[in-house]
Amino acid sequence: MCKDLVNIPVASLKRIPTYLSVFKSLKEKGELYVSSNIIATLLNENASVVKKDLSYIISQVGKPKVGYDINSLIKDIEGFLGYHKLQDAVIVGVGQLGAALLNYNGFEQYGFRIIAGFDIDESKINATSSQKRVLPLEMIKEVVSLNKVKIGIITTPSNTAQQVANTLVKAGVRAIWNFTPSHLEVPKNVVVKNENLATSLAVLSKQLQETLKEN
Amino acid sequence: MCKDLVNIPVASLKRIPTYLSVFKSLKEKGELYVSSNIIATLLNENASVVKKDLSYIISQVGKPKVGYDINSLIKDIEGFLGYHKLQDAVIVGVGQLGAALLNYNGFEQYGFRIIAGFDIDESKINATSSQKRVLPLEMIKEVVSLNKVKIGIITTPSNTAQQVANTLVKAGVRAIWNFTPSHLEVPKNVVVKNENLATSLAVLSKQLQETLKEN
DNA sequence: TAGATTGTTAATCGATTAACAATC
DNA sequence: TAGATTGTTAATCGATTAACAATC
Repeated sequence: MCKDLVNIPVASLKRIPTYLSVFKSLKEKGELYVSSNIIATLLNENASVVKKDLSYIISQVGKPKVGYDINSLIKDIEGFLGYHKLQDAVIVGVGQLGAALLNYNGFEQYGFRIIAGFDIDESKINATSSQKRVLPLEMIKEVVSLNKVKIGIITTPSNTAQQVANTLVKAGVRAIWNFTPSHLEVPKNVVVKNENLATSLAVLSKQLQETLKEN
Repeated sequence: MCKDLVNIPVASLKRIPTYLSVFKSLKEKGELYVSSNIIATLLNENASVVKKDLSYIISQVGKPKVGYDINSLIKDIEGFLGYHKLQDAVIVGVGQLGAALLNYNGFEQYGFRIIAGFDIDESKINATSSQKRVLPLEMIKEVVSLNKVKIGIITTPSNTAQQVANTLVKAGVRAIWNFTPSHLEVPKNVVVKNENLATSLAVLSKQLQETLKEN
């Protein structure tokens, strides 16, 4: 079977960026090779899962008794995740969180660039505080289709999220990064990634309660 | 077996906040009862998983032919997630993201309040732009132990995250919400929730690539 | 009553873990 | 060579889904 046709499971995919950061810090320390066992120990994981995860993306096999070539691993992961070719995105809703994401330039290292923000609030449009353009909602269609933008980020209040999603999809967006707690209804060929802070908090505080009970 | 002793699986726990937002919007529409089937349809899930999830938290059983009492569900979930008793938290690293989280008051509806921020940068300390106090790093120990703070949020640059985590844990924090891409090493009785935007982006852009390929 | 819906059990599915021959 | 580590297969585990008797 052709390797490209085997899809990596989401569970594995989620671990890949973590591996990258470990490999980079090992490289900084001057290491040239790393074994699945060391990776697993550093990340509190199982060596089998590491070996399987890496098998999805490596271009050269690991060496028995030596491990994997760190430089090669880094190159493979960056290529796999597309960190070298910048993808354009837009963000809708330039409130506190939206403005922080809009003006955060760290995304470029993840192959990802926010080219403009949109807001309904006149006072935020072209506000001097932000280095990037903030435009009125009416211009979403134009900017997205003109620049062939495929990724939209939603940081509006929850009750307008669905409407914004509809607008983005109509304009040609195919992936939505949703920071509102709303569930979004989208066509089958559009992907949604929910970044639900309420969910994270629920998990964190439940686990906190449990650990406090134990000790 | 006593219900309280059966731990809810993390997969279920993650869905609970989503149910809550659906129930609230159904309530606003004037609905009194909802069936597992309707919930499942609204959230693109399976009715069995809904019934099982709810069974972990409901105080009164659903009625055959009618469904679950929405008001009761809302009360149960809010109680289960502890949305009524405010937990104090501190945040370390008041950059763009940190400042946005620090001054975001929406967390209080999730039973969660950030009482102070800490930063190494003198210019950010007690900056007028923020409504909440920003203090120097040296005061972490004092503020955390004095207020018995159990939750710490880390929004520093990646390379200081481990050090900050150590400081927080030493001061008495038992749960860490980590917004840096670094893997944190903590004692067994401390829980960590990673909010890794690089991971989310990786998942989103891979799925985008796949959906673009198909169509 | 008939039929819709619950709560729960059994079957299925997929991911994780363990085991081991192949390799250097 | 002996032993460490790979890549992969088999066993285990847990979560999801389907099925169905009990209920109103």
